[in-house]
Amino acid sequence: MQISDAEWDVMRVIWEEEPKTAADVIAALKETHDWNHRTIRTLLARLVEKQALSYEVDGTRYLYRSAVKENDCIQQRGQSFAAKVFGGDVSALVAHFVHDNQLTSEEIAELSRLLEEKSKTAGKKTTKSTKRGKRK
Amino acid sequence: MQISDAEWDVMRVIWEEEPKTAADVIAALKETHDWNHRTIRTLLARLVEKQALSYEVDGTRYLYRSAVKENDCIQQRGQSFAAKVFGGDVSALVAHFVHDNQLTSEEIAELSRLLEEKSKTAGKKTTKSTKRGKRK
DNA sequence: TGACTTTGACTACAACTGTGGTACAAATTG
DNA sequence: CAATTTGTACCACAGTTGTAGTCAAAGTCA
Repeated sequence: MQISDAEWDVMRVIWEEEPKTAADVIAALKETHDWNHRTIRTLLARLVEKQALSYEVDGTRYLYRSAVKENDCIQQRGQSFAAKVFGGDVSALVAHFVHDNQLTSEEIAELSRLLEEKSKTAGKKTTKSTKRGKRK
Repeated sequence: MQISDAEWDVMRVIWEEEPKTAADVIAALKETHDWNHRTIRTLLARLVEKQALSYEVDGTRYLYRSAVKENDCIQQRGQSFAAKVFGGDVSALVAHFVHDNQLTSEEIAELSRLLEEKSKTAGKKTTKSTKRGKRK
């Protein structure tokens, strides 16, 4: 099941530090969002229903914990973004973001290093085209 | 106004070659989607309503053209994806995709070249933190 | 103790989405 | 010409999402 945009923001504060009570989450989101606490409670409930969060009863309230890993979710969202917008062509995706954004020289250096390292395990040119939809 | 996922697939075939009749779009999508032609016509209508497409009457049918540029849309979607998932940290985003995907050595070389070129216009380290939400 | 607060459970509700059906006119074809 | 196909316009309908409100139980404070 999919985590929606608003829900995603809730997940982020939970991933940041677990467990959290609803009040904690509401406090954390106060800074960045202008949401009614009801809204946040609804989102929490939906996330539990979607099994993205679990909770443990603590007296009168709940202690929420993530039930899905942040990395897995980022992986999945990234995957579907890449598929939808770049037809799965990750290289084109990366090129787009590098091209279209300001990066500090430190960041560039870091990314170059990453690429360098990556090249050690890189495959050769794709012989049989297993990738789909490369632009013509 | 936002272009939804299904609508996006329609936009892609239009961007590929314009103008197109509804029948053209339906034919193009036949390959990749198992959509009823009604569905596609609805999507076309919605895109016109959202002003992502325009059309010109051609006898009894419509010739659809994009009314928004592909690059702009990709830019916008990329932007909001980066903001939502990586808190706007493009460098982290790029690192994620490079890290998490298989790339051919050609692609790596190409990206390295891009970074190299980019470094010419790169700023120095961000002194005043104008970027938001870098992970702690 | 009685008023107010907090919390979770349940309800609401409109916009957006995915998916497709109906109605009706124009074009095509046997 | 009648039947069928093709095309657009309009309608439907359930699930998701953003954004809360209501209710009732439990907790808190004067």
